Amino acid sequence: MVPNPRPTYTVIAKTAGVSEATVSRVLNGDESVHPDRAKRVHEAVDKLGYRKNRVASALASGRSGLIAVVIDDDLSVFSDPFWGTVTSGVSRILSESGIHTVLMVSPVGSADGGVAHYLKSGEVDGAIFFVLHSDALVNNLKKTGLPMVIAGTPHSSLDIPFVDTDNFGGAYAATKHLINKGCHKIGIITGDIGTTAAKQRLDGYLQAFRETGRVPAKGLICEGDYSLESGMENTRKLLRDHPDVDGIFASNDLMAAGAVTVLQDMGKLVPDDIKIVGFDDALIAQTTRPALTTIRQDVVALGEAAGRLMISQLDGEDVQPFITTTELIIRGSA
Amino acid sequence: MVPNPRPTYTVIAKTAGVSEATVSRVLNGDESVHPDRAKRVHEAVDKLGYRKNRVASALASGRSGLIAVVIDDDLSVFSDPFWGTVTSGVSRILSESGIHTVLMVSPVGSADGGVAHYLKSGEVDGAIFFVLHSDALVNNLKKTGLPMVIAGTPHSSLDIPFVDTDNFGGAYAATKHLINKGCHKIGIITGDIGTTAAKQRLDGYLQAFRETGRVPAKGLICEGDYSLESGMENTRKLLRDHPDVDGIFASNDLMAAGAVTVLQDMGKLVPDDIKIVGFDDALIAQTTRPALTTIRQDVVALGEAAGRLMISQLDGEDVQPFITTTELIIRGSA
DNA sequence: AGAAGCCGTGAAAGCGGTTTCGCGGGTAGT
DNA sequence: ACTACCCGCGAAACCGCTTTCACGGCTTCT
Repeated sequence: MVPNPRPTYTVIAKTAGVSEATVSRVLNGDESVHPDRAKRVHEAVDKLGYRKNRVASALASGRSGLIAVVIDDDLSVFSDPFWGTVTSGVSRILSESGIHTVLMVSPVGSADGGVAHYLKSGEVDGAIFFVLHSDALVNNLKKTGLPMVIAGTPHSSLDIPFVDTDNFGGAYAATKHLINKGCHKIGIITGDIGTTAAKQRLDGYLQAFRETGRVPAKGLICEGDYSLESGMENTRKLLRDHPDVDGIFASNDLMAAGAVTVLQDMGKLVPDDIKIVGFDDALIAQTTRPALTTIRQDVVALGEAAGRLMISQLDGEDVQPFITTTELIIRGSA
Repeated sequence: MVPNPRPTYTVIAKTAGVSEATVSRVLNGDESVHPDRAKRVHEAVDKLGYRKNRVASALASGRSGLIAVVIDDDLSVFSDPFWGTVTSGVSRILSESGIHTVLMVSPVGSADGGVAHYLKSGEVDGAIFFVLHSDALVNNLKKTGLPMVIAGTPHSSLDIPFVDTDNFGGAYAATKHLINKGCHKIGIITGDIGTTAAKQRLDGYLQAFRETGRVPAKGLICEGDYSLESGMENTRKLLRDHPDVDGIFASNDLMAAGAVTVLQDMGKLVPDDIKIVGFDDALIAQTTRPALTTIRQDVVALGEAAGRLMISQLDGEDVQPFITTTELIIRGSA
């Protein structure tokens, strides 16, 4: 059926008049081949439209040209545009180096299990983790020497490169903004406190708070879980416990949106009665009325950084954690 | 370093006392092996913790166990939670069959180019396409016999299996709902008319409209592009041209949300003055005030269907296009 | 009873690259 | 001039699994 099956080294070698070994050297950038011969090989490659069989190459060399993006969770996480964006950033950077992205969406509870086996199987050259709920797997994998990058700050201080948003700084800026706007009693609705990001945002809030010389009253810190419902619920709770709250920092925009709707249903004016700052600068920040003042994070940069860190590791370079900066976006809510 | 390098067929064969060929047969489910021997092989596999090297397997068999998910666009599309959800649905179904998902986010303009080459290279066993802007690539690829699935109705009537939402039916139901609610002058804000989904939704609207015996006045049909801004802009235009509009069907929730905010900014009451219906039942449908009446599509099912269609093809079965049903979700906006 | 099929199995030839090893020739050291 | 190296290059082994081929032993048909 296929008129012209893909050529192999045998053919290239023959038409270039060299050995297959030389073809391999040329195609892998071995400098030691005489320029003339290299040229002949390149000509043959062009002429025959040769493309290397990556599978064969992977088998022989042990390098697959594939890196895994592991999302430690279920469907819901990936439906979050945040991770979609990060992933495409990763994918784009990697593909520039001829590396493809294998997607694995699965709870990665234990250090064993399917994903772990796969990663250990040598079928991928590295792994990038999103939304790690536990460090068990990466800790275990570290021993295998598999290059890894973690998106988000790890729980324990692993010696594994990671990329993250400046959660602390962003939360600090958000809280500071509320203070500057004259808020005196500022509540926070945290994210899922099992995540390091949520903790860091809480810390940023606390830091800004402390600098005012006060300590956050009990009950001003509400533990949410990043969902719309938790934003609404915690806002109600906050106002019940502290009717005089005049500012709320929500750890993401979704909860901030929840806060806005609840407050409006209660007859409170945003931002006149209560000011609200969110985090993410998600799309929803623009559709609430008033639109949300929020902390923008550079999601694409985050993904690209993760990709670059991986590439660097594959190249055997030393890598440093990478923290992207945040930006305060002022809209109507504060 | 590694104390126990992964065992190979050689080892399994030896400890099971059979030939490597038999090991291969057992591990690939060849029925013709005597049960006793098969049992011995399985025992050896368990005992040694053997896991097949997929790369070697791929090279020898020509089947890589990888399928590509190709998103014909740039970052922005993937930040849409819609595609993230579809992708994870695909990924989950495929992984149940031991197949992994390779993600490719890239404009697939021509029938040539990097993606095309990769797909032709035999490195993947199949390809699933999202957001196809043109049928050129798939048409070209069809000749190679590569199993393909298209998410979304293709532009031309290709003989390639696809999965899609019942866009027509959903739009029809949405428009019908507006009519039933007593709307007389109903506008539509379409999606990017370069996509078949947008066209089908427009058709559904037109059909419902026609059944009333009227024809949509010129200017009631506004061409949007699924973005928040286009929703806002077209709403303004709609009201400028037809101040007496009393219903709007927006082809997605984002534009519907834009419509709601614009109308409110203009001092119009939703749903009292103007009723609005969206499409998708995205998260944003719940966060607008009033919440959006919309057409829910089963996005996860769509992804899973795409995955299943692919599996079926790999198994050599005949496959039929798959259309998921929609559901009218009534909330406050209409 | 002999020819013809079948069946389960192992030996071995790939799949298409990569990499080690060693050879011949040229350069350098003494 | 002779030994010691270095360099570019080809032969061949090898990566780990799949698949063809053929063989010995049985059953079945004539």
